[in-house]
Amino acid sequence: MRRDIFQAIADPTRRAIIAIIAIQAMTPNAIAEHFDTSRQAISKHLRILSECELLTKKQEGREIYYQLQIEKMKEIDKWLNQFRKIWESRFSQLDNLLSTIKNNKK
Amino acid sequence: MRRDIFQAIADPTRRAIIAIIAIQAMTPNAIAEHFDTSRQAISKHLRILSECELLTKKQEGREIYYQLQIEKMKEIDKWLNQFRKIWESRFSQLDNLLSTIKNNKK
DNA sequence: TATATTTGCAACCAATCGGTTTCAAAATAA
DNA sequence: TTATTTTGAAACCGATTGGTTGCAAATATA
Repeated sequence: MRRDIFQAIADPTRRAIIAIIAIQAMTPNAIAEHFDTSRQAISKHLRILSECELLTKKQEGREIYYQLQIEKMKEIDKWLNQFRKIWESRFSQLDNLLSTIKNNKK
Repeated sequence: MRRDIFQAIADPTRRAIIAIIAIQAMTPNAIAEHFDTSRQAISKHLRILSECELLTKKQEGREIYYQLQIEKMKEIDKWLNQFRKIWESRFSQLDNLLSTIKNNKK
């Protein structure tokens, strides 16, 4: 069961959950109220998000508060870094085009 | 067929293709040489990446060069911005924990 | 012309995904 | 104690995914 952060954020519902939890820790029931789907479906999403360590649980009585591990989000940022270098150095699509033609001619 | 950039980068092979193309535009055959899967499978990935405008084609004779639209990658960066604000303001997990408890008490 | 190369598309397949309903466990309230 | 609330897990389902093989179109080469 390969489960990484990129697969986790692929689903729009999960991205919405992340955005909601980012502001404040919440219980599954409270989260589910924001969506049209069932509580169980949200619970499944929470499980997936937890599995790749984007969320942590905090039990309080019979309620469980899910909290976003914002640090984990930096992994995406880290992956983007390799491209950030490029989009900062390429100032126009024309530059990009010309360099490609040059490379092809080799 | 909902196809967005987040779904596009969910697959590890597609992320690898993006990284390869980022350096230099390439033909499907040249790209496929980097992987164990068939050329057709890579072709399918290229189609998906093209559909969400991450790649553009440039025909040269019977060869087709695929080029990364690095601008499109900024969309991920843009989405990350909402969380960047948070991880820059939260200096420790302790701060995070305390604010959550405070909110729950309300 | 005939042949080889490069590519995309269609059909098919097993595995996974996101959803549902049902049920059980644990904590709280009456 | 006996409900009620909150939650997760299991079983199931249709749709989608990522892969395969086979084929056809277009370009380049002999």
